[in-house]
Amino acid sequence: MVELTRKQREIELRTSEILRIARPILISDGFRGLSMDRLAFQMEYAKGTIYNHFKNKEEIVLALVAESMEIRRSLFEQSGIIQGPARLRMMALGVACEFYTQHCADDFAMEQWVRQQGIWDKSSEKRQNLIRQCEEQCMAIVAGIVRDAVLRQELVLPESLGAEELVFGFWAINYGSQVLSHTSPSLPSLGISNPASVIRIHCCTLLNGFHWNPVMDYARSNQESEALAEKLFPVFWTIKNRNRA
Amino acid sequence: MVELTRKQREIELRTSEILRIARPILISDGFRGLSMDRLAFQMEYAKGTIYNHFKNKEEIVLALVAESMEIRRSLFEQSGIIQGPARLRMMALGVACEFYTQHCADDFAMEQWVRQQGIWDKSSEKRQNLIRQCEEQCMAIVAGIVRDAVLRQELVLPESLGAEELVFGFWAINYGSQVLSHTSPSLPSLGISNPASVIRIHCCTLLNGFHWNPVMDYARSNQESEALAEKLFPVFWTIKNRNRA
DNA sequence: GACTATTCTGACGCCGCGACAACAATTGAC
DNA sequence: GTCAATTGTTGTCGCGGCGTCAGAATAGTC
Repeated sequence: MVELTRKQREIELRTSEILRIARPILISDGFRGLSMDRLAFQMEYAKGTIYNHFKNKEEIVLALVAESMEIRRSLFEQSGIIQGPARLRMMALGVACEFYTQHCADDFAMEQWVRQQGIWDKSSEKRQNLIRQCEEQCMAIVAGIVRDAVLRQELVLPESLGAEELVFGFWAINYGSQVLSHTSPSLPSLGISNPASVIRIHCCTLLNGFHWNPVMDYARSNQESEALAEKLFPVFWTIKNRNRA
Repeated sequence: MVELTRKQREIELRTSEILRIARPILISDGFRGLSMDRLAFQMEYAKGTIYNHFKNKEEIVLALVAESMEIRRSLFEQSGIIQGPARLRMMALGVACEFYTQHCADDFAMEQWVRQQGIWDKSSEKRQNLIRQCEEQCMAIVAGIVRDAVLRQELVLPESLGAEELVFGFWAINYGSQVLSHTSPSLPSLGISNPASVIRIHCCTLLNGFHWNPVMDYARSNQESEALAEKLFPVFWTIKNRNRA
């Protein structure tokens, strides 16, 4: 079963070809804009063939989301292994999030689809698990950093707050701000010019609030983030390009 | 034009009747589950009549969202006028958010619809503005508290962080955590048992991180939140029931 | 080259949105 | 009270999209 026939390889290739065609449609025209007829037409295959690869439209979306989350996971992984205090690694994750939302904006948009009622539910358990797993792995990377910080005695977790629960806060603030800045009708008119830098400040404040050493002022924090960005971005680009041939 | 004919009143009444019927369908079966035929059937009116009230399905959703956001706005308003230090008022808003997500869970779910691509865009500018306005009013209430804290010298804003930008952080963490805890596949399995209390801790940490006086430890913060809840919940229930006859 | 298994095809059934022409009710003028 | 004119209501129709399936085509096997 290791050896695949030419035909089987062809089919496997086509699966990713479908996704390659579907992604930009979904990004620009939304779920309703992605019609199976249109997709089949652009693929120059019959609709039935598409249905041999994905049992419905929702499955295609979930497959695309899985691809995007895979990129995020890689970015996180790379951020998690840099040298230095745990707090710096935590900030590196922040930089990774910034990179992801800015330079993989489409992927970030894709990730949102999965939270839509009626897309998740109509997909197969197999694909759901793939995504759940990826999310858990991301979580594990961040929680690992927190636990390491505790071990290194750079951080004391408050009574009644597990490592994962601390992560949850960061996840929430990053996720929340990114969704809001992408979908809120009128952020600029509210006086928020540059959401990314605002979030940097909030994350720094939160870390300071937990007395996570080394405690930093905003100038220092920003400086370190810039240094991390310079160091990590080349790696990030490689990852991004690896996943987008 | 102030005086409405009986017929006109009847029609106006029917508009809210449509929304009353549509909400539970949308909540339980999603946007795709809400069909105009079904809605018309349950209303015991012809489909065309529904279209006299709303020019398309998306408009119905936006109208429902506006209703829900109105409740949120009222809750915020009530939280913003309590006596005491600004920080307490800020915490009262947190309590309001908790109440909203817990006891107006459907409304919270409704609010998410508006961020969906293809729903916002297909609605009339008039309804869009209604929602934008409500969002801005909520924002204004919170920003007002921040500004008051600065005036009272209970808080010093960091260089390069406007009041609205501080608000944005809180908005993000609250919004983010609530969305995540409602839609993330497997939060409990990740070790987050009670998202609400976790968020209380993070908000408290954030406020402490900004040195917003009176600085509080988690025990005190929790105690104050409980006291606020006890004080505000009766008012909140009134608001909720007022909007749901 | 014949025969089987697998893959591909596109027409079809069904459903839902939104339009619209025909029809009913209400209003206002006299 | 009668009769337009206006306003409101109806439900059928066209269009387009999803997912299916019987049959055509192709690949694989001996």
